[in-house]
Amino acid sequence: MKRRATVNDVAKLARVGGSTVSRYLRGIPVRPNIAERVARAVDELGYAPDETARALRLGRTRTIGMIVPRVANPFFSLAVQCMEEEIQQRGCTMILLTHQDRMAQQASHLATLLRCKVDGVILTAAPATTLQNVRSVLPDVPIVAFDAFLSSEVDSVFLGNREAAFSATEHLLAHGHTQIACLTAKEHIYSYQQRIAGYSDAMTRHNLKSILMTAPDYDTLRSALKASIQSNKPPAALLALSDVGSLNVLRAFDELGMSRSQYLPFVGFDDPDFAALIDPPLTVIRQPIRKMAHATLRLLFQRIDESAPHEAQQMTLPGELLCRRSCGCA
Amino acid sequence: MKRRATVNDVAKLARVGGSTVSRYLRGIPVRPNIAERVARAVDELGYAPDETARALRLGRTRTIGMIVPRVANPFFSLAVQCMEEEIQQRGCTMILLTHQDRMAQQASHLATLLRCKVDGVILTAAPATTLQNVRSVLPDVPIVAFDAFLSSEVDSVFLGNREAAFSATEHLLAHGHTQIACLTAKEHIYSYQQRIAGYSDAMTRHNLKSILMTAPDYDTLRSALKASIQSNKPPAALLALSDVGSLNVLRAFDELGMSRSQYLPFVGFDDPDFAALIDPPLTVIRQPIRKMAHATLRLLFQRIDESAPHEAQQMTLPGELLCRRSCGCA
DNA sequence: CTGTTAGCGCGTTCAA
DNA sequence: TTGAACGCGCTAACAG
Repeated sequence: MKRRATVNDVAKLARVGGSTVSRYLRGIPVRPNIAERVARAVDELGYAPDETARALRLGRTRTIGMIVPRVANPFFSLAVQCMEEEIQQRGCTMILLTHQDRMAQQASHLATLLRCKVDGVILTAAPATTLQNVRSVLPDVPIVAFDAFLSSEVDSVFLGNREAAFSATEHLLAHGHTQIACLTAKEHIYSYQQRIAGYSDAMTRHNLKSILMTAPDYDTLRSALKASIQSNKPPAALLALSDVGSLNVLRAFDELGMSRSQYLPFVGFDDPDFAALIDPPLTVIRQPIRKMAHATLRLLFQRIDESAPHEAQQMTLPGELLCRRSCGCA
Repeated sequence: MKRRATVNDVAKLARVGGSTVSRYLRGIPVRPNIAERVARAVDELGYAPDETARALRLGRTRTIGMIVPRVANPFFSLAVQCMEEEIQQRGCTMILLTHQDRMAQQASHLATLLRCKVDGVILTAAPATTLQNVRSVLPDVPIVAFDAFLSSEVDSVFLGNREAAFSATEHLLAHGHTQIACLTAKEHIYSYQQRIAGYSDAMTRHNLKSILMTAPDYDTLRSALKASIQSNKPPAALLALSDVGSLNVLRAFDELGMSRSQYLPFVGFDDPDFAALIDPPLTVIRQPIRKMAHATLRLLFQRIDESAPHEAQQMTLPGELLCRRSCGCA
């Protein structure tokens, strides 16, 4: 096992000074014949700069930290995928951390990112996180909030949750249903709160009372839904606020032994692979995840380059109602 | 924006030498009253060691690189999730890179991991990758191959693909079917080749001819499947070699306008969330992903600690046949 | 057990 | 334009 080559090894072989090698590699003009010699030496030794040394010297690491609740979930796995592609494309690498909605873990991750001196952070914060929580650990690192509100003082990218839920509800209303229930576990999550607000907006607009079903976890939610369906005043249609929510609605129908014709009309969120393939095909609000990832990184790199305006930017991208059949459309 | 505190700042405040601070932080015994002073100074300055400096000094980064084809896929997203949890738990951080089955991108990623001086690599190699390809870039970094064969000279963790496909096929055979077709796109992927072998083993054992349907991509595969179903000699049952494969089988049925009762019996691989919820519930080979992740990291850290035997270890974990109804079971 | 010193590999002064 | 010397923050070696 031989040591990796360093700038000085290259310099010696090319019979030049170390700083000349450094300059050559960074594209700063050097005399042509010297450039030639350096190039050959680099090639011969298989030299590649050591990022750890460069990081120490420059104080920048070309590394972006991403903290999300989890990745085993269609929404986040696609988001992570898109982010990774773009980060890569910009010559950086991504450190991925998951907090599982636990603030303690999130705090520990932020500390890790501080020690690793990441150049920027993409954060889907755990519920109840304040800017104070984050800034007390990471005072001066560019941050973009993704999918979860953190503060109006940081750049943020979201789906237009409220409007999306509003239009989904309006769609169900247009089918003539009035007893529309809105279901979610994890009601403390920002995006879901916004979606609940949008649902309520639509119900209120039609002088209808909101029927909100929430629970601490999906198993409990499913039980509540089943009980409600079997009660003497069952809902006529359902709005599920996430892909996992939709799955649990289906599972509830299944566990009640309902046939396809007995299924309640419903609309979900997100557009996982299976949505179009099950029976009935799911009508959903599709999030423009790729665009959201792109926007997030644009904001983040603007901060890193210091080419951003001082005030924080909040970007909201519209969801798209993908009308299939679960809502009742033919 | 004030500078982050360094060891020397702490040392000065605690009126001790820098190395004493370093030792205290690393758990090496120091005199109690000194420890006390250092602890207070650390606390007061909010000191946290700079990993980039430590990395340069030690040559180790406490960073693990993971390269997978993609993460927007139920199998890999869960694998990444499990790996991340364990890596975190061992006090390291994960760099995540995706190669999308492209060797050029994989090579570039390997180079990135070299420059970043990761302590270890988990690699799901792109098809046709040789050990030579990898080692020419990363000569001396511990590597574990996960889910894709690389070489018998590196530690590896796989599903028992061949046995799993064998038992899935046997199950379909036990239902009395003989014209069992095996479907996959991406037949060049190692795991799929193994599964094909297992399928063939079972068919051969019953003196039946294998019916292999492959295609360069899933859209083409789906077309071929539809044509085959509509031909005058349609298959009687299907074995899909991945979750995406199962999805495409369902989609083919759907696109042909087949009713549930016309669905061909079939068995898939992987156990995505929707598998149990669709109609019919999917019978699948479930991979023990969490255990596979655990095994992978155990092997990797054994290499990193140099507590591993010299020769490479190949671990194979058994899949589990989750019998639901799509196979024809009541 | 403690403090001083050197050097990991790089980029960046500052003379020449 | 070039090369020698310095220092980023840390830990290991050494002398006290």
